[in-house]
This record gives sequence, C-alpha cells and structure tokens, in this order.
Amino acid sequence: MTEHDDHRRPGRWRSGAESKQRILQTARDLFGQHGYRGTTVRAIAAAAGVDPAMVFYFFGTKQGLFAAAVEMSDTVPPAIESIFTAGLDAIGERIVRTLLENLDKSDRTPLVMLTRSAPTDDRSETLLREFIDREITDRVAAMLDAPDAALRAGMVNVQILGLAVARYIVRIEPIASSPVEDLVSRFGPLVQHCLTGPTPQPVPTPTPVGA
Amino acid sequence: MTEHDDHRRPGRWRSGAESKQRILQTARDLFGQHGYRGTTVRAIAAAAGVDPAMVFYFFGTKQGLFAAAVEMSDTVPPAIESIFTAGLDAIGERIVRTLLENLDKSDRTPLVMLTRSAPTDDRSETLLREFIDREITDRVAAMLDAPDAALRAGMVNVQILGLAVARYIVRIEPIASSPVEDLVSRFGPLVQHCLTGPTPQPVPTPTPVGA
DNA sequence: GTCTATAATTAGATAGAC
DNA sequence: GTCTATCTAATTATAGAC
Repeated sequence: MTEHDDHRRPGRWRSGAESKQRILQTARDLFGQHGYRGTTVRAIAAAAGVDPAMVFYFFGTKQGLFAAAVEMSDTVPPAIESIFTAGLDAIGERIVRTLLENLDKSDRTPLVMLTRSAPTDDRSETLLREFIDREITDRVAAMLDAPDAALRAGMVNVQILGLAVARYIVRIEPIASSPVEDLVSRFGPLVQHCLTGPTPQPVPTPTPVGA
Repeated sequence: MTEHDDHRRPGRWRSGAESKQRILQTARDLFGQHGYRGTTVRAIAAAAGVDPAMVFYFFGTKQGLFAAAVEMSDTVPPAIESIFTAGLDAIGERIVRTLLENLDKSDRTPLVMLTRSAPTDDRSETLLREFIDREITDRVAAMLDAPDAALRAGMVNVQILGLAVARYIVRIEPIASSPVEDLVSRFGPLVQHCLTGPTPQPVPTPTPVGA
C-alpha cells in the first residue's frame, strides 16, 4: 500500500509487468499475515485487483507464487552484509537491531512469511530451515573458531526465531510493542553472550528429583 | 500410542467414551504435527479408526475438537508447579529442563499444538497468547519485584518460544537433536540472566549509521 | 494480457437409517 | 453410538474466448 507507482506508462512495457508486480507485492503481504495455507489465490487476486486466473498465468501454481514471493529479497541483503563485515565486536547488538528494524517496517519479509507458513506446510518448513542456515547460521559459525561454533550459532537462531515469533506472530506483550532500542539493549548483550561468552559447565546443579 | 486401555469393558460405560478418547488422543497428535489448518477432521477420524461423523457427534465442530484437545492438560500442570515453588535460585535451569523434558516425550502438548496453529489461525493465536500469559508470564513476573518484571518475563517467553520453534517446529540443527542436558547447561544460565541479571544500559554503543 | 466459464477436488457439516 | 449418504461451499487449476 505504501509506494505504488500508479503512473501507468501508456505505451512502453506492454503493461503486463505491472500486474505481475502488484500480485507479488500483495502475495507477500497476505502470505506474511496468514501463512501459506491461510492465504488463498483468490484472496491475493482480489486484493491485488486482478483476476485469479492471472495469478496462475504468471506463476503457474500457488507454490510457484509463494516461491517467487519468498525469494524476492528486496529488503534484507544489504543490511545483512554490514552485520558481519564489522567483526565480532558488538555483533549481538547489530544482529538484533537489524532484525527488528527490517521486520518492523514490513512484515512481508521472507523470515516472517516462512515462519508463518512453516508450521502447516512442509515445503515452507524446509525453505525456512535453509533460509536460516544460509542467511544466519553459516555466516555466524564462520566467524567463530570455537569447537562449539555450531551450537553457539544455534543459540542465536533461537533468539532470532523467538524474537520474531513473540513480536510479530503471537504478539506477546511487552515484547510486541516495546521500542526497538529497548529490545536491542536487552537482547543485544544476550546474543553477544551466546557467541563470545564463556562455555558453561555441563551441569552446575544436578537438580535432585522427587521430594 | 503409549498407554491404551484396550480391555474393552463389555457392559459398563456404554463403550462410547472409548472412541471419544481415541479421537482426542489422535487429534492432539495431528494438530501437534500439522497445526489447525493443516489437519482435517477426516484425517483425524481415519487415524483414530472411526467415522468422520463421530467426530462431529462428540465435539460438534472442528473448533470444538481443537479446544477440547488443547485444554486437556494431562502433561504439564504438576511439573510446572515445582518450577516456581522452589524460588528464584536456579529457576532458569528448571524452566528449560522442564520445558524440554515435557516436550521431548510428547509433541502433542498444548504448547506445540498452539504454536503450530497460531500462525494460520486467529483463535489459536489468542489461545496461545493467553496460555503463555497464564502459565508462564504471570507466574514469573509475580516472583520479581523489579520495575521491569514484565520485560524480564517477556524475555523468558522469547527463550521458550524460540526453543520450542527451533527444536520442535522448524527443527534447526544442532538445537533439534542436542541432548536435553546440553541445552539446559546453555540456556539455563541464559534464562537465569534474563530474570536475575543486572539491568543493561540504554544504548552502550549507538552504532553510527552509514559509512 | 485479461477475463469468463468450468472442471476436479476437497473440506466441514448434517440427516437419518440401523 | 455408529455409519452411509449427501449437501454446501470453497479451493486449485485449466480451456478458451476476447
């Protein structure tokens, strides 16, 4: 809804590419709000102001549309790069801030779309796993040379997923409506500790069972 | 599948309650695996070995069945109590261990069912929010007298949700297949720090923007 | 490129026999 | 209580006119 190029060029560009873009944009919105199974092609078509048949004309199947909507990476890439090029110092803060700032301004981001879709759609589950591995785990693990690099990166994934789910999917308070900076000052150090903190002892307190 | 009372009492108990229980059990399994929208009444009936019509006979609607399956709290209650009755000491460990142990032995727990269903079903989203508030946030916040008690409890929610999603929904490695004790020794102190750690400064490093 | 059918399938839900 | 048959509505997807 934000920045629509509504000046329809009369001649050039045959005019079909415009509909395709509107469909994609709308698809990202709805998939991001209701997930894969919760979003119908008809709903997307209606919201985009086109005929349902056009969706299939452009993207073949619903899955094809979803795939196109997911890999449209017009938001994250440039921001993500700057996280890792600055080294391990204060990287926790940068991860949290970048995550929240990107997700706050548009919940039609791949991370949200996939997180909403994964629970009911097997293909989305795989896509989300791959997305997280490629975009986060691999980069984070590559910066560490500790033997437990994978586990530490996994802990960061837990923070990111937990934050995304609590703030954007389930909307739990006060996480859902806290200012970005508040969450950065809380979760930044936490993420930093996951990556560069000391390795904990196996079981400090065995916690005796029973009464 | 674990403990089925298969000795069908000939006369007493009319014999209908048995089917009802089988349906409920199966419903928890499937809702926990595929979420609300990803599970059909017919699939539940088939897996339970009964006719689809019986499901509606007992529970009226699909939503009714889901509600009944969710509020069947046969797993968590006793374990949850012991977490909070032992005070703030090592509570992080207890929270993480209890969570993982309960979820590991049956992913048909309310937490998983709701977390799988919430992203595509509005009613489940609300139910999950209420469940978390009632079962976790309120109890945790009540133990703290700090002014930021709500935020700290929210941070614990992020840990729990992130752990649940990463391990049971999206199955991200190495979180998905790490032994419980490994995760306890990692996330226990983390959760503890969320609750009893020092309050962080607003913005330690303002992170200058641009090049 | 765009739209009007319409096919093929599937899901939730009901009526009524047994 | 249990099952057969069925209704209704919605969905993905296709064929073909314009």
